[in-house]
Amino acid sequence: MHQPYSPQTIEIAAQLHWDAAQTFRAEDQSTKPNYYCLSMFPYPSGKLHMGHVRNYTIGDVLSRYHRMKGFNVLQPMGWDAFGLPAENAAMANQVPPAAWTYSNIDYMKQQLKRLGLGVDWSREVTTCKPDYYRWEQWLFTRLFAKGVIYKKTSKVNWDPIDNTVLANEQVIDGRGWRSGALVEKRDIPMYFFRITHYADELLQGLDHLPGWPEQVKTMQANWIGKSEGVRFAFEIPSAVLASLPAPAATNQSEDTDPASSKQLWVYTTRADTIMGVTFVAIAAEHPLATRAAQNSSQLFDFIEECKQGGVAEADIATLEKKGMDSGLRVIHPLTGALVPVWVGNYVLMSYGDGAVMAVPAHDERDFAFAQKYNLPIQQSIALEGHAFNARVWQDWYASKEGVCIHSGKYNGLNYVQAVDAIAADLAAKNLGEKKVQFRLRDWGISRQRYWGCPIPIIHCPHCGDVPVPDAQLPVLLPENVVPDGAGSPLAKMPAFYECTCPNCGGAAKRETDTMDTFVESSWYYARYASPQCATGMVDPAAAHNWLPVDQYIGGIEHAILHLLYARFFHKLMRDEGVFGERPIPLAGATAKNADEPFKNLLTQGMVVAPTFFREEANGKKRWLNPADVVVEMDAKARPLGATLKSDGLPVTIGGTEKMSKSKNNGVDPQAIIDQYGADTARLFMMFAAPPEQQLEWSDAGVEGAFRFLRRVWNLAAEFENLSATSQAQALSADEQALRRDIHLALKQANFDFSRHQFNTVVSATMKMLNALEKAKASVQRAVLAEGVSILLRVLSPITPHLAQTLWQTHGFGADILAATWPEVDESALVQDEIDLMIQINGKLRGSIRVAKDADKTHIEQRALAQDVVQKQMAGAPAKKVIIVPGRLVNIVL
RNA sequence: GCCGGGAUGGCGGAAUCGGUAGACGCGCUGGACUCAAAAUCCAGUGUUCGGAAGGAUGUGGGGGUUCGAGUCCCCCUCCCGGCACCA
Repeated sequence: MHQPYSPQTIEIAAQLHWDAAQTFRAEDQSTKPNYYCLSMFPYPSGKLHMGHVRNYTIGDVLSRYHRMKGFNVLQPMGWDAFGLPAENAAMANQVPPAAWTYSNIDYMKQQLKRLGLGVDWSREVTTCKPDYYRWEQWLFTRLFAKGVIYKKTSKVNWDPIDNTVLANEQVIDGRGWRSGALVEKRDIPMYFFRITHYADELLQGLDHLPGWPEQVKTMQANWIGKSEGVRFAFEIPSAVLASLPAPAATNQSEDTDPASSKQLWVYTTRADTIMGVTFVAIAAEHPLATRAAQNSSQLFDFIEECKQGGVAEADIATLEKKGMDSGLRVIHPLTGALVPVWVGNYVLMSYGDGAVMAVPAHDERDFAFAQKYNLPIQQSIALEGHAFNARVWQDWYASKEGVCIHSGKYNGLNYVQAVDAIAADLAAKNLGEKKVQFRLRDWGISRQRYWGCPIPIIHCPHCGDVPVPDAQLPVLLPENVVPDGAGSPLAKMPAFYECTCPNCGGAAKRETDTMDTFVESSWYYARYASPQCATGMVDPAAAHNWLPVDQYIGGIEHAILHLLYARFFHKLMRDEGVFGERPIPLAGATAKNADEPFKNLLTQGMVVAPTFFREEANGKKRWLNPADVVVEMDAKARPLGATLKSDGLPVTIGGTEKMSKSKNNGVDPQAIIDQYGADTARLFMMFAAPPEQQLEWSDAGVEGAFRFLRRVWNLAAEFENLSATSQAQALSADEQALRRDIHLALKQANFDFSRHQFNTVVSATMKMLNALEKAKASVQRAVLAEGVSILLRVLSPITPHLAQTLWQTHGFGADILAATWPEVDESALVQDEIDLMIQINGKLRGSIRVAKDADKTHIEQRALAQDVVQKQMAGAPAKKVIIVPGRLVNIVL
């Protein structure tokens, strides 16, 4: 009588075994090649969610697979521990964010361990601890000294009731989430990373990342948004200037201050359409708009209206396009005509000069705007075979294929010629030049929040902004604070902000803003190389040992921001000498791009689940958890309806959406582990969908995964000590067939591991089990033992506990992680005869069995002789016969 | 609005280079075992016409290229991710 499959028992035992042997400790010195496998670290929100389980299972599968392939694997784990949710929880429960965060970390760490992750916990990193963030502050002071960090004003969401800055997430339908107040835009001073200075390198570096998904590289390239165009000026007539009030002083430190200018600068990628300009549109925050508004209460009101609402670009871009004539007129640089200046709510101050030339005839947005406000539409590009109609927009209007028309001396020039000629003429007048422009903006990192890394700056009335000297680092964040939702607590704590100037020794005030939490997550991958390093962000030798990360795994939602910031930080650290003198080579890339943190990237899809709800009396939806609902099916398993378990009454079936608190469709991974064990949870995650696709939760699928593991267990339990079987004797046909099935499935599994398509790896192991079960009664033990040992090894990265236990009990070895990865025996795959499909005009009509090396003449004869073929041909000869070796014969009639 | 991605049976998904569509699993149907149920095992299962043999049809929709299209090209619809202060 054998033991039944009991995941809780064997999983705990296997975990204790690996713990005791310190199996997952990564060696800094090793004769094996290194493999650094990194999953995006979690925010300690309270407990693991399915997205974590999926992410970390993928990482663990890759780690264990590489370990068995002979690599010295580093798989670390840590905590992205600063952030907004801790402050919200603090306010709700009156617990300091630090205490809440640390207790969450304790709990989630236990959960991660219970999943059986092969993590080197000796390298755990927690970003809210001073030994981590002190190095972030250290880098800040260096970058500040170099001018890579600078200060300027920037727009934020302002809640006028709570008197506080809101995150975009906290603005709901234009209102503050707690106060319900209409949100406004407000300018506040902030520190910025000059990421735009690295724009070109960040763009070009993408070409040296063959291990990144194309879609991520495309998104980053578009985000950086390099464009080649012309920046030029409309002069403001002196009479107009004289009518305006003097420009207000600003503290803009970037570029030339447009306010002081007598010119209105714009940027365009379509200089060839310059003769079609019928107005200029400027942002509501443009200094010229501000000045004009002082003469016009109407304009003032319009600008005030534009200040309403938040700063999120998605909201601004979907607003109804509105504008107002500023009354100002500027001079067209080439025609000398007076052009009206409009203020438009769709013009972004943060891009280019905050002003655009408007060519309604050749820009769709300008066209709509011109129609709405009855502004002239002047064609300046013609495309052969197309007629222009100023009433209806057509896509060709924006084409670059045409030539200039109604454009004076530029008539007949194509796009390139016209841009060149126009840029030259503007340059000759000193009113413009060709310019490369980026969409990317500098990264503002100041946050008016408590639970973040303090910005290491001291404000001295005499010396200005002084970086905190090394000896005074870290600037410690006090941990026993409960925020109240109205501004930053640090700004109300004299004990924190009162200080002396490191320069002159006079009384000074410490900066009370903290850093964007993206800053911590931009360099943690490097810290894992030497997590306790007390002399810098990372020990240069450790950095060279482990960096770049061989495989990075995380959600697709991080495709742009986090991944771009981390790439940027890698270059900042390099330029600061953090990695030492030598560059870190990125294997397979050119020397120039020895500068990327992540060699390979896998972006995992989301975990989604069905939603259920009931409409309440007040019209609101009450979302019900899938675990509390039963879905009824008809005989063909089509859903008929759903009822709530507790009362048996019907509920409405909603869509399938990302697991979230708001839709109450989250499934707690802990419940799955408790009921079925970690192996089942891991197996289901890997089997239900390929890693990059969305994964749909299914209780029945989990059940199926468990059943499969129990079948593996039961099969193995029918035999004892399979490893002790003697050499195989001459093989029967059944045994050859079994070996072929096993090695065919192994070949598929090996290929699918290499391309990270784990769902079909699982499918291959299922085929192995099916083949073994079918053959077990009729084959020699040696052949069976070979099959079982292959099955266990292929399964072991995915369901490590089960594989380890059976590996041990059958005497294959003490630890399956030390086993060699199985190799395909090509000789087992060979077949003497193959089936060829017969097609007529591309339609399947039958098949023939031929020798594997049959020649084409023979195959053609055999195919044409088939009854089906003869019937279809009806005596007429075939027009053509196409033979695809090993696959099919297509007869064209 | 802009950028990126996706759509294949009742469901999750497979099809590696343009060459047998639906592997593998779930569900469902029938059977075996059982006093019965659960569990397990066996068989079947895209749709449709047909007693069967066999035929037609079928990868979101419309067009195209090709001997041959889930796969390539053009147009469209719907769904999802991101949009700089959620992480």
